[in-house]
Amino acid sequence: VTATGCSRSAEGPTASRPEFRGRTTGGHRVAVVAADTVVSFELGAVVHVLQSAALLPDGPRYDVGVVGPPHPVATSTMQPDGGRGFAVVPDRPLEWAATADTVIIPGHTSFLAEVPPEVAVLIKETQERGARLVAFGLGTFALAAAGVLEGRSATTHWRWSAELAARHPSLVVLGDTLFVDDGSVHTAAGAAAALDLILHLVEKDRGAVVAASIANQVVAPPRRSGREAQHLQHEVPPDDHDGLRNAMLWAEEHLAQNLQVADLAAQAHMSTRNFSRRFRRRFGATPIEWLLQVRIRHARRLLETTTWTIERVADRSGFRTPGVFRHHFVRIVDTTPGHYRREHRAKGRASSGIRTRGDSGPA
DNA sequence: CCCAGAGACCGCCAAC
DNA sequence: CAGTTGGCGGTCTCTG
Repeated sequence: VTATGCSRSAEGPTASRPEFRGRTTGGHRVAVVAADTVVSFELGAVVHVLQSAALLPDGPRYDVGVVGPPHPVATSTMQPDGGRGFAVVPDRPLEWAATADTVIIPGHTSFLAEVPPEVAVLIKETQERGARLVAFGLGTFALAAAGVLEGRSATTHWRWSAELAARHPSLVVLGDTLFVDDGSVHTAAGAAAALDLILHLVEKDRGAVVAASIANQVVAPPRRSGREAQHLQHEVPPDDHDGLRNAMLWAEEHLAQNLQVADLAAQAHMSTRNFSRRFRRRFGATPIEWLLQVRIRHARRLLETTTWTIERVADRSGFRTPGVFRHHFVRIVDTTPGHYRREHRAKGRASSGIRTRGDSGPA
């Protein structure tokens, strides 16, 4: 067991930092709950983003505390037997959350089985005193279990949305959205969508300009709205009761062909217009955007696992010329096909960090 | 990197 | 009446 404590700056008189002139009104208090099995990515992302805000000139001051027991708690990176991964040490007691302006419940893998009673109590009390409640991924299960989502809309990771809806029939589960802002209760799909929700909350607090600056500060992608679908997580939706799934499966089997949107629409027994519209509404992407992603993913596999020429990989992935292939590959993967292949080959060899520029076509 | 033609996208609107 | 569908056409994006 390697329990690496995440120490942090003492919380005492931190107010006297002359570099940034935050507003003199007391910082907005944010309590982030960390118990055993906390999803480290979500915990780290929210703390990092909110603390980054203070680095901006006139950036909002968030007083962020990780609340929990005074000893290391296992993160989701650790195996049940404690073999690998790392732990974190909460820096404030759970009671500190009782006075926080915002209480955040990151996902905990154990929440599927049970929610610790003290966490459920905290959630309930937070709602009763009117403070802001936020949950990521499996954290939504804790909110639901605490009974604060009755009749509300919420989201969770797509893998668990059906389970959530089954357990809580009165809850409107928006399974395909990145995050949901339902007044004082906010839920996100988890993982990267947690970042989107945090930026959304900062935008509500301090405006779009500040939120954009923070996104820039943490090198986050351009902001996504909550309505955007989680689609890129999975290539084809598990089930959808309409023709979209059939069309997508069909397209994946015929990637090498010259597919047009009208062909996909025909597979779905819809007009092109309606297919595009439904596709966009459900997945937040256009059919061609999705198809390009699938084609590039396929091409990457071929580059990794075959010695085919670039031209052949392009052809088998549905790109009619190597030039078009290269264009989209660079746009999406941010490197050239040839370079990508060499990087991948270089794995395990000594030449790790050296990059050569200026490759082209079939080597 | 540029260009022109083809194809895709999407707001609009009438029909259901 | 509210929601869905599909054609039209202006504009954007992709292709070669």
